[in-house]
Amino acid sequence: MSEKNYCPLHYTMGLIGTKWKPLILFHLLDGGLRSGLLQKKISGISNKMFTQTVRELEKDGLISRKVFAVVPSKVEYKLSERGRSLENILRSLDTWGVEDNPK
Amino acid sequence: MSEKNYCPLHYTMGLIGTKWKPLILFHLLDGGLRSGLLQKKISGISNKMFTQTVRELEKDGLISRKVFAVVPSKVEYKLSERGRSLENILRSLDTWGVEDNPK
DNA sequence: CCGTATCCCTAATGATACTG
DNA sequence: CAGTATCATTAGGGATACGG
Repeated sequence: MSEKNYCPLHYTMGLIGTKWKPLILFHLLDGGLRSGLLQKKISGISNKMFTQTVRELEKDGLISRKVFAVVPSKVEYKLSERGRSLENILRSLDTWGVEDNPK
Repeated sequence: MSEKNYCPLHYTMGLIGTKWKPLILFHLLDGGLRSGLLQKKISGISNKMFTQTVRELEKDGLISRKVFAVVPSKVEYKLSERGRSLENILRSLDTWGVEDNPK
């Protein structure tokens, strides 16, 4: 199982290289958001995928999850230190998408 | 079908946000490579996925494909201008993977 | 409000064999 | 050497309904 030519890029993509993860992280760059609001910002994501994705991000220590003991229930997500360290990359990816002009 | 809160990051990830694309692009940063050699550098990729992925990268104008009229056949892939413009991002992703220290 | 649990369907991927 | 074709398997993802 030893991966020849293993490269750190592969490791990074294993953490954030999915359809939804970068978007969620990106929308948290400007500060923490409660669950429902964050989900609404991620257009097109299903409830299932949203929950599943934030769980993985939390497990990998890229975001933190804070539960408030109130009714109705309230949950807030925000970037962890580790997640914050991706800020430059996330903004670069976004900027590239702005500047890129196909055709 | 109008995507609310569409963000350019989404567009970028649509181009390179897969398991193999960033790796292939990354291994072409130091210059063009012939098909077999490139594929060998991408550890774990199946023949099918390799061909499929380089086809998509070519279709999106991120790499170019040059066929040599020789026997045995020879094909070389290299980054296009557009692909080259991702260099900083690709290296950042790689560097992040090096510097990141989980736990 | 937030999240889980099912069911179900399609797309993605690997293995293998074959062609120019 | 480079690539295609086929088959079989799995993983991704949506819809819905339910529970704390």
